[in-house]
Amino acid sequence: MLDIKQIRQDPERFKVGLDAKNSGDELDTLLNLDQKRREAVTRSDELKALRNRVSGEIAQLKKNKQAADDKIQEMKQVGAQIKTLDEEIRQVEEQLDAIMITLPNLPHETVKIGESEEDNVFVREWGKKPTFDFPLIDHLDLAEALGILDFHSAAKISGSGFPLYKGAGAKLERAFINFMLDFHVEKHGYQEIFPPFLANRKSTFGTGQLPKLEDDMYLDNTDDLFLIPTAEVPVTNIHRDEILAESQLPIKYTAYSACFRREAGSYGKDTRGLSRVHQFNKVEMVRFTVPETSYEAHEALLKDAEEILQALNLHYRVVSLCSGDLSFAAAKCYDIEVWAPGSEKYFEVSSVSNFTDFQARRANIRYRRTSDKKVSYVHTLNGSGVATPRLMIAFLETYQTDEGTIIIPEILQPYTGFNIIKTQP
RNA sequence: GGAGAGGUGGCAGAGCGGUUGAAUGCGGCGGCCUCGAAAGUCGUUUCCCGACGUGUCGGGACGGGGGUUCGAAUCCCUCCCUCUCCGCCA
Repeated sequence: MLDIKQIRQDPERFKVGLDAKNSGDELDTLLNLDQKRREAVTRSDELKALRNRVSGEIAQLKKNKQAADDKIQEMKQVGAQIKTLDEEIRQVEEQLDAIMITLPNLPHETVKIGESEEDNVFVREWGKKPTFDFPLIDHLDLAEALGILDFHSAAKISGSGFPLYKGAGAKLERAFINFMLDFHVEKHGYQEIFPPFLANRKSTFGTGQLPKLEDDMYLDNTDDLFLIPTAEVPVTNIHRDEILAESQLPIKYTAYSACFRREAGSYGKDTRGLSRVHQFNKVEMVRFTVPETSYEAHEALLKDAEEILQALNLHYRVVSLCSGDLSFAAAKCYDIEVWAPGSEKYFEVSSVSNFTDFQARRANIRYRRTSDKKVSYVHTLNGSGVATPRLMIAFLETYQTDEGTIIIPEILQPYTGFNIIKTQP
C-alpha cells in the first residue's frame, strides 16, 4: 500500500513511478476522494465535539436532578447528522480503498524503466556453462528413465502439473530442502520457521497477493483459506499488526514450505517436466529491516541465495528486473537464473525482492525507533533460497553421465546418503 | 462438530451506561539515593485520523463489524479467536 499523505504532498513523483510500472492513472480521482474525505471528517469531528460537550452537561444536570430534555432533543438531531456524515465518509473511504489497494509499489531509483522481461538488466554471472563429451539428455527424459520422477501417477492422483518423486528422487528432493535450510541457518544466521501452509485473506492481502492474484491461488472455499503460493505469506505475516522494537531488527527468517500455484493459462511455453508445476518445494528467506538498511539487506539476501548454487557448483546468472517486470509489491527485484545444459536454457530459481514499506503498510508491521521513540513502518524483503523444481532440472542435467546416471556432489552426500543415482528398481 | 468460560494498555488484571485512554501490580524509561549496584522513592510510559503557526487543539479506538442510547469498555445482535470438557481423528 502506498501512503496517501505522501501522494497528497507530491503527486507528480507518484505519477512518474506508477507509469513506470504500467499502472493506471487514477491519481486525480484518488486525490479528489481524499479531499472529500478530509472535509467530511472535519465536519463530523466538529459535531462529535459538540455532542461530547453537551453530553457532559446532560450528565451534570441529571446529577443535580435538573431537567435536560431540550438538550437531549437537540443532541438527538446532532446524532442523526453525525450518522449521515459517517455513512458518507464510509462510502468515500470504500472508493478510496478500492483504488489504493490496486496501486503497486513504486520502483526504486536504480531500477531501469522498461516494459517487460526484454528490458531486464544483466548483473553478473557465476561459473560458466559446463562442457560434455557426450550427447546430453534433458531432465524429464533422464528422470523418467531413472524412475525417480513419475508425472503419470501424479496426473492420475491429482491432475497435470503435479510432480511425484520416487526412491532416490524423493530422497534427493528432501536432501535439497534440508541442505538449504541448514545452510541458511548455520552460515547466514537465519532463524528457521515451519509455517502453516494455508493462510487467510488478511495474510494474503498483507503480502500483496490479494486482490490482484486471487485467481492464481488455490482456495479452500469452505473455510476461506488460501493454499500459500510461497512461504513469504505466512512468514511475513508473523509480525502483522505489531510494533517491533528497533533493537529486534533486523529479523531474518528462513522457512521451508510447499508452494501451490494454479498457473492458470500458462500452458505452452516453458512447461515441460518440472519447469512449471502446481505444487513445489521452496526454502524462502524473509528479512525485516529498518528503512535505512533495506537496500544493503537486499544485496546480502541476493548473496545468501547465490551461495546455494555456488555450493552446488551450478552455473547461474543474475538479472535486475526492469520496472515493467517488477511484481506488484516490489520496489526492486533480482532474479537468479540457473543454467540447465540439457535444456540449454536458464531457469529462474529465485526472486529476491525489496518491498520497502509496501507490505509493511498493508500488514501494519511497524517498529519504534530507539532515538526518538517514534513509530514507523519496517521494510520487508524476501528471496527464494531456492525453489527446488528448477534446481532439480539444472542439477540432473549438470550432473548426468554418459550412462544416464547422476553423480551427487560431495556437499550433498551427507543429506542423500548416496553418491550416485542409478535406475530405480 | 457439541457444551461452557473468556477476549481490556508490553504483560497480569480491575472496571460492567455519564471527564475511564482506562484503577492496581509487574515490566520499561528518567530523576533522587549509592563509590557502584540492588532495595527504596518520586515522576513517566498506547496508537490512528483531522486542522492549523509542528506543537497544540479536536475526533476515534477496550478482538472485528453492526445495533440500542443524549451518552457504550460497560446493554443487545453477529462474526472471529483463545481456553476447558465431550465427540471425531493423523
